[in-house]
Amino acid sequence: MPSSSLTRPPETAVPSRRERRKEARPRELLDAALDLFIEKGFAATRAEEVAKLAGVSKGTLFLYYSSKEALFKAVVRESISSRFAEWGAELERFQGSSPDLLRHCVHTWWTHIGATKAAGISKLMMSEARNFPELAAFYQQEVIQPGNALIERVLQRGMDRGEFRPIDLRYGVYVVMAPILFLAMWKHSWGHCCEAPTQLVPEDYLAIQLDNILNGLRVVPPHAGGPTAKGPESTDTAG
Amino acid sequence: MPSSSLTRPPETAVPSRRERRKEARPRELLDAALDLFIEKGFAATRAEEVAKLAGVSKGTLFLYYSSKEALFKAVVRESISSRFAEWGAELERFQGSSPDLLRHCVHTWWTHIGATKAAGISKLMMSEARNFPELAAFYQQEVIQPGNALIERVLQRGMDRGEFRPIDLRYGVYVVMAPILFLAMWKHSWGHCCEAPTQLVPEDYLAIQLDNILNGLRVVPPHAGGPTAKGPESTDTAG
DNA sequence: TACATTAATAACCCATCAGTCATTAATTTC
DNA sequence: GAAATTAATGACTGATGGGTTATTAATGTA
Repeated sequence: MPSSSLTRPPETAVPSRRERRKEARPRELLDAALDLFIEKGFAATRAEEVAKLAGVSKGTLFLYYSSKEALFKAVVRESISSRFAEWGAELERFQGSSPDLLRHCVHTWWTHIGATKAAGISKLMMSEARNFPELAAFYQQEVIQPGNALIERVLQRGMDRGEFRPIDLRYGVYVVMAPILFLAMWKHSWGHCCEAPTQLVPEDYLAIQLDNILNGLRVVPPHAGGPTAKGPESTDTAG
Repeated sequence: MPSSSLTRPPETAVPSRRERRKEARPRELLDAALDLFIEKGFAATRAEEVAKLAGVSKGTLFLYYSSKEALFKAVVRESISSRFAEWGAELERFQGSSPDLLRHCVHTWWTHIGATKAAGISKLMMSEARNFPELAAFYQQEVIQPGNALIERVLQRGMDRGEFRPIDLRYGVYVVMAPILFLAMWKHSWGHCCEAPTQLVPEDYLAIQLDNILNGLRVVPPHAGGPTAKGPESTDTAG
């Protein structure tokens, strides 16, 4: 699937070397930037390479985005931030059980983020947050907070309806997020490296994780003679 | 806070500017390198800075380690690889239940890796594997494969003894690893960034994750009318 | 004290890269 | 079609950083 259809000018006219296409540049630059940021990360992506992939010179890139950081922010806004409003509404409308809702959320995340280039952004931010505090703050506010809020609502709904056992929300969010974000990390690190670094089929991985999460979130059966000795809200791990 | 006790020469003698301390250099350089690799990552760590922190010149660094990659490999070997043999033996000796064993493993990981600088290496490798294929292959072989093998043994033990429900080993490993590695990632990315990026108390996080994992791994009660609809482990669980 | 050995240094080389700016050419206006 | 406007260029700057090497000085030996 060559994405060139979007990033390359139409080949109808003379391929003059200096086309003026003010309208098309931003999108082309964002597409190119997304590809390269995901492949190499923020720091290791060269502005000139982005420009080249978008079919312009480096100077032109800085004509549209004042800096590499500005370019990155634009990429994040377009590929992730914009979706949260829609997801929130969808969550509101959902009628089924909470386990089904959680399944639905994970599935939606997978089809719209996890399986797409956007997942690479999550990995990138985790990787480079510490070296780029301003980008980190931006991402925190633009993505992490809205995302956490969504998951919290799902868990709260499940507890309110007696479908999930009581769990500290602040940490419950991570019961769901950790396996999901780990997949994004994995796909974009080891998934692209060494030969067969333990084959991970994302759909199978998610199915098994979801299964275990939901099994774990079920209301503890009365005869609870199993491994869970102390309540999950207890603050100390091993006394 | 100042780790200088190890990295600085004793202040007894005249602080001559050109001391010959061949024996002490490697350890001092490794300590300095570990600190900086963790703080900034591999690519962003400057050889000269490592040298400076170790109290030598850049030239001296390359006298002991032929390149930045060689330096990194040495750091990994010293801070992680060396532990696996001991852990394997410990696992063999363990007498209690498998849930307790898993708790013990997670606790050990936390005290020896997660809570120490070594956790930063896991984060670093996930972050930069794609940009440094040779380091990735090295780490895969030196850390990931032995680590996975340990977890697999624990899960297999639990299934053999009827304490864990059947689960595909290849993915079961990640049911355990994902939340743990996610913590390492988090601690060394958002944990050091923005103010209060959702406070994560590691011990609480681990306790809750462990609880949910173990609850999820319990043998499914007979009336299984819960959320688990289709069994992803339907293929074969333990060849 | 003279000489050999080698740990350590600091200046150096060369490549890289974000961002700038004077120049060029496509398009519009009259 | 000439003048005005502005999209686009690419050479340039200044800073950085991995790795090298000629030089220096600490130590051992006589």
